[in-house]
Amino acid sequence: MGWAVMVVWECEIINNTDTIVKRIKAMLEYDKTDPVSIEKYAKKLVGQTLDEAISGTILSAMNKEDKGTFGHILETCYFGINPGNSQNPDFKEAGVELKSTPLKMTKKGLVSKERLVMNMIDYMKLENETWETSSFLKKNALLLLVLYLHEKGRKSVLDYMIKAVGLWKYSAEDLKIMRDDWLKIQKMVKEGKAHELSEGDTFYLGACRKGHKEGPRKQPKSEIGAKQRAFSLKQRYVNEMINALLKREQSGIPEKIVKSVKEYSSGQTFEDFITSKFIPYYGMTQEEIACLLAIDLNKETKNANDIISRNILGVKKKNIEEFEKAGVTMRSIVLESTGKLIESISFPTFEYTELVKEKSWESSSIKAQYDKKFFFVIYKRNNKNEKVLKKAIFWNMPYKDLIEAKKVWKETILRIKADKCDNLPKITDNPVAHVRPHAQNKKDTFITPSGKKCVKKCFWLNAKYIQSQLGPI
DNA sequence: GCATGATCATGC
DNA sequence: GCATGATCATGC
Repeated sequence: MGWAVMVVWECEIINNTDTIVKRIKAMLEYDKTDPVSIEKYAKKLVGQTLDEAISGTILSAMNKEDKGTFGHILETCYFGINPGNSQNPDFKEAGVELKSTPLKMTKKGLVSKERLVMNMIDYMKLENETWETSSFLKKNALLLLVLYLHEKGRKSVLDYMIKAVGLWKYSAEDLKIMRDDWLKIQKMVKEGKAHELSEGDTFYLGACRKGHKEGPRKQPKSEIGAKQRAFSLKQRYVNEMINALLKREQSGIPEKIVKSVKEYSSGQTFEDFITSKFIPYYGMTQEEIACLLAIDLNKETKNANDIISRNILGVKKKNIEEFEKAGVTMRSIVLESTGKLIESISFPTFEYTELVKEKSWESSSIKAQYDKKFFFVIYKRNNKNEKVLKKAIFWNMPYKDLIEAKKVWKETILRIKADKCDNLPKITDNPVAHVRPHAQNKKDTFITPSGKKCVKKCFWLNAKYIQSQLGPI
């Protein structure tokens, strides 16, 4: 009943039973002795603001402008812990220290807004510590990072969007550098030079100023008072952590469509199952589907096709496990109101210099692409120009058509070698495939074997050919 | 109407 | 900054 007592402590912040019930519930949702369980629970924060995450807990008693408030609210209201100023990690049994830190948006993407301040340096104690038993490592060996986007317009920390969450364990290589940093700081303190410490002394681990009101602190071997400092992870290092974490977040583990085999009805194959998900929406416009699935599709949304397909499949992530494993490529196809397909289907651009090196069709990059199974989500425009879902089908290229496509590949290589990058197989040259530009603009080029610049191009499957493969719509 | 070239929007 | 999926623009 330890937490019952704690709940009482928090009464100044949390003052209704509803909230207390939520708090207790939160604490039962994870195992606070297990880092993995803590991380799993913490991951639910991603994509939410703190306000949403704690579902409207009353916090009026708190001064939201206080520094460190984000972390405090997170600890008390989301995790239901109250570690205070302990020398132990916040989740003591799991050895996990909770660290939240703001990000800012720059042209290069998300970066750390500031260094990550860790535990205070006690100069007198530091003198006699070793790195392995240091107060720094004791508290900060395993971090749970909660990264949120700091936006100027947002008034309250409750409104910041949480972008990424994850456990952080330093690599052995990092630890070596951090150890050297730590020893350097310790050495200066031992020599009575604590007042000369500066952040420029070290690489990953810094001794940053912390607290301005508090007076100078005592240091060994010197009568001079030293400014109060804390260990910190430098901004550059924090940026590395952020990159790694955001990458983990995005690529992450692919998401499954079928969560359990129980979802299949008897005799149903995977193909049947996927297709059956789309059937209820046949005949509906994208707007109608969006409405049914409660998707916010405004008219400016350009990736509506993709969003709708994903929602029908019930996946949020970019990577769909089954499709990845099976090499399925999901593509949307939009027919004109007349039923005609205008647009050909593009593939990744090739580098002229790489393409000419390809030894055989079998090992070529484009053959691997053509060989995949395709999942076509087919729309037809109605007389109001709205896209109406007609059908969703799996398709793969028949062998005889691959042979045609091979000719295009072969001819393309021959022409590149003959320095004719501007004259590659046209749509009229072959019934199945052709080559055409695919670039940002005409300045977006690759170098040709002869050293010229030529706009980026790729193989395309002819619209007419694809249409012939779709069957009646 | 179609071939061909060009570029856009988005997300990584 | 660029790959990717998608779509637009132009001229014959």
